[in-house]
Amino acid sequence: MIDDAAAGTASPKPRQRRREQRPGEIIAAGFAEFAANGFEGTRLEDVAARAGVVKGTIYRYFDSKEALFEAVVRSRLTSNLDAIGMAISSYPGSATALLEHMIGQLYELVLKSDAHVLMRILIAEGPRFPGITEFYHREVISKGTALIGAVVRLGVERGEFRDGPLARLPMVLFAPGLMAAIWQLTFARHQPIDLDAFKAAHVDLVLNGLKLNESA
Amino acid sequence: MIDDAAAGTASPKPRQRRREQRPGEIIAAGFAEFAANGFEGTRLEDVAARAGVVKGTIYRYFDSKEALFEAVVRSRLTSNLDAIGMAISSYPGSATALLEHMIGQLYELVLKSDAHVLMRILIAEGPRFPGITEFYHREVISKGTALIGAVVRLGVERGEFRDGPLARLPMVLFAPGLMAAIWQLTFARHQPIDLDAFKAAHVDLVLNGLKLNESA
DNA sequence: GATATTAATGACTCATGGGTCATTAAAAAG
DNA sequence: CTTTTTAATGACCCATGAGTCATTAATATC
Repeated sequence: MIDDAAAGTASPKPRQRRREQRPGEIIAAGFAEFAANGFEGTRLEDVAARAGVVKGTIYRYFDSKEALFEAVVRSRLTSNLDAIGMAISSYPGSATALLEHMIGQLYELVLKSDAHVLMRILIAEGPRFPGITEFYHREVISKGTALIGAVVRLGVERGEFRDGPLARLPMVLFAPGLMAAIWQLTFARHQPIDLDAFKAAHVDLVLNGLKLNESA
Repeated sequence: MIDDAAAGTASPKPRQRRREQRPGEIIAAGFAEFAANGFEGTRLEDVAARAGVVKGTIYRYFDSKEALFEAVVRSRLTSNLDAIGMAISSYPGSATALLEHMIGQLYELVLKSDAHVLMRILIAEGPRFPGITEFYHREVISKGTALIGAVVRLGVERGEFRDGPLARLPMVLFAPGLMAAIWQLTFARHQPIDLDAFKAAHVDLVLNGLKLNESA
């Protein structure tokens, strides 16, 4: 009793540790299965097997297949765009360099992490789970679009970028990144892409497409 | 009996007409259901109801759910890219005008027709039906990429376009079109896009991104 | 008009997989 | 060491939906 608190924090008992880790393990297993087979195509028994437990155990932590699925998706939707927005406002370099940096970040997030697998879930299960699409749009898409839009406006003000239709639809500037993600999900097996070369072409297109022609 | 042939061609008997039309009706119903619910999420009974028949009837024309699914996808994969390739080789205008025309065509195919719905099927069911992905890549993607690549090279030769990484990865030039398709499948409910404005931004980006700077 | 053919039906089987629950065993409390 | 608690199990239930088939009725044939 004397060292209750110390024991609780310093070295959690195996039972407690299990209790805390299980949900995460099940969610990780669910992510893999749902991403590969879709919601309907995924058997809870496979999720359990992958997590090293038995089907019934899942129901100690999640009410239903739907609840698990939503937990899986939410676990990956933690948006860190607000923090990025802060970093941008204090960026020292040119708008051109900033935009290139943002595109680089996009490829880091597409390359590493299985974030692009989430795209498949979003596209495939959107009709059945409209709430997920709405959440992703609100937290990631609209914030991301606003961010790029701000950078483009900055570049226009500084005389680096042309004004034009792209300033109104700045998400178009990230389209090649989306294409790379979709490609990885579909045709990579038949025709692998070099992500660095793809990024280079992306940057080349966007920076030259926005660049203000000095001759004008 | 005398006008057997005439009756056969001019006005087919209701029974024959049914026999000929049923598969198409079932495929159309299947396309709608599969596109909305995915392969696993689709109930054959719903497909039958939509087609105005009963589940058992489907099995007169298709061996299994898989067979119906593949028939559905194949029916939309009729590639007409070879014909387009022919038309391009005799195009009279500039490479710039040709590329703009091709992008316009892309939006016509994305806008009208439910071709973009096929994208959802392809992305969602690709892992379960790798043959479909492979077929689509071979018949549409690689031919389409070759086509754009040819136009870009033409533009470079004529001094209209810059040479650069985009000449090696010409599919990047169609990325905004892909984004428009995905957007329609996901976020259009929450934030509809004006496809004409989107196309304008697309053309603006691509033509300026490729344009050779006269000052150089 | 009688007979043969076959498209279509709908009631059926059966495997699958989501969800439940009494039981077990391992840890915590005393 | 004994008792209580609870994470985990696995056998079970049951709704669902793919696939079957004997029967029906509309058409074609004679």
